[in-house]
Amino acid sequence: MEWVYIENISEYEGKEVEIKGWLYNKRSGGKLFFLLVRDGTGIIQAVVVKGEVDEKTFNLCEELTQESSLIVRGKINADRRAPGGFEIQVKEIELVHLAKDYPITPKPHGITFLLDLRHLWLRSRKQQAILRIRHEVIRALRDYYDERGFVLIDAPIFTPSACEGTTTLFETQYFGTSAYLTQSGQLYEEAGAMAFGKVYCFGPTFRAEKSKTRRHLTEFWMLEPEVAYYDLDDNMDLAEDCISYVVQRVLDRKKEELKIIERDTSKLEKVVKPFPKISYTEAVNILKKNGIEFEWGNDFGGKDETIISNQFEKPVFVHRFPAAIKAFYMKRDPLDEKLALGCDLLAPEGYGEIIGGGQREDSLEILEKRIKEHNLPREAFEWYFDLRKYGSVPHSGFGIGLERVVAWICGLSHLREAIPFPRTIYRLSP
RNA sequence: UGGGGUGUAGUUCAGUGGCAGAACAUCUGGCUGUUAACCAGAAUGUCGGAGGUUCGAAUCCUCCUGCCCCAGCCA
Repeated sequence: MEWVYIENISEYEGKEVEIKGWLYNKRSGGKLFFLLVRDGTGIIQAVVVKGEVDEKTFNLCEELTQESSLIVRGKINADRRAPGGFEIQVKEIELVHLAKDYPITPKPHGITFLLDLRHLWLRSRKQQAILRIRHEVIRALRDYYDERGFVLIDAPIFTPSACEGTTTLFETQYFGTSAYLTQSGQLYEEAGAMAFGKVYCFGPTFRAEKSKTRRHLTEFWMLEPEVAYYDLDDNMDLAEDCISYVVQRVLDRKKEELKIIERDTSKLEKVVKPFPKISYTEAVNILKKNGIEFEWGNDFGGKDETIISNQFEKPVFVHRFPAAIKAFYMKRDPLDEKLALGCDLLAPEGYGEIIGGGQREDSLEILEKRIKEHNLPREAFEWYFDLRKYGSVPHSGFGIGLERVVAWICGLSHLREAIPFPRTIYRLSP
């Protein structure tokens, strides 16, 4: 008998097949059982009728517990009453392993309980839908850059010092000296862009900040493209093209999953380029118009970002920030020395910053000055200066926070469900 | 690091000074089309911990502790 996956079950109507999976839920009793069987690709209802199966199989149905692993053999029928439209008329069931007291019942649970059992929570329908969408976001991102001639140049995870010199790093021992877990691959991507023209990296990123909000993880994934000869406008064009591509691809390929998590997709359908682009100063005026007391020169808080993004149906770029609140490597606006050529992309619906980036400083003299101003150890940046010594060109790039994009597309209230095993300040397990 | 909230059965919660409760899960029995099935019955407790007030504390007080939410930092 052929072993098939539930996601392909419609191709097997009227045929006898074998499904290998786990018991998701069970209903009824007496002379009839409805078993909801999942195999990782979907859930199907298995119907067991006394007399149509041997006694051993029927008695087994009495014993079966939630998440027991089993192999079901029978005929696939279309039936309106079955969830999913198809069911399997059981001939025989083989028990693989009997689960005892599975802790996650098909009833509401608290977030602490579920996160402690994250290794089992992954089996639930909603978490599967979210993580499948995450997978599609990753595939879409990779396809996007791969199809446009970008070369994958992954940055190291162990770094000798801070990339940006601002945030708190995780320190670890490295053969008698200190090493730090990367907080950004950007400086390395700049080296890559000078070698390959268009590059990106995609890997885990670590921030030891003691953030305790729904928008932060200590370990998260970031994709960072970097392109030689790109200015700030080229950079924003690339970012908006990329984000609309990713969102439209998820809408196209993950309809079922979006339905399971009950996402209002009408809001995502509007996410097509071009996106609105406003300057920091214009953003400050929006805040003031909305009655917020905000001083030019400060950075936006979470609430400020929500007010700004709520003015638009699409993600919105905010560009040309005060240089004082941005990293040392950002190029200044030639029209106004106070401004840095940075750009953030704020997602709609209050999801905040999903992209941060900008044009990089390409002059050796200015960069040396900035390092000094920021009190950064010059030795650590010698190799970085080389990029400005040997054929320096204008260049730009940005970082996309994967979990923030996934949380936004899925409409999640917290980043921790957007990654298989979340790491936050108070959570290192499972 | 600040501000707020919370901790009671396996789980989700109710219980504001007088016998420790409900629902779901579990177990027993019933049901031939269930949709988080339903019906009847049973079992289930270090009320986060320590100390105090009281005839009597889950409940009031003090300290400790776990977790959740918000802010800051940022993707």
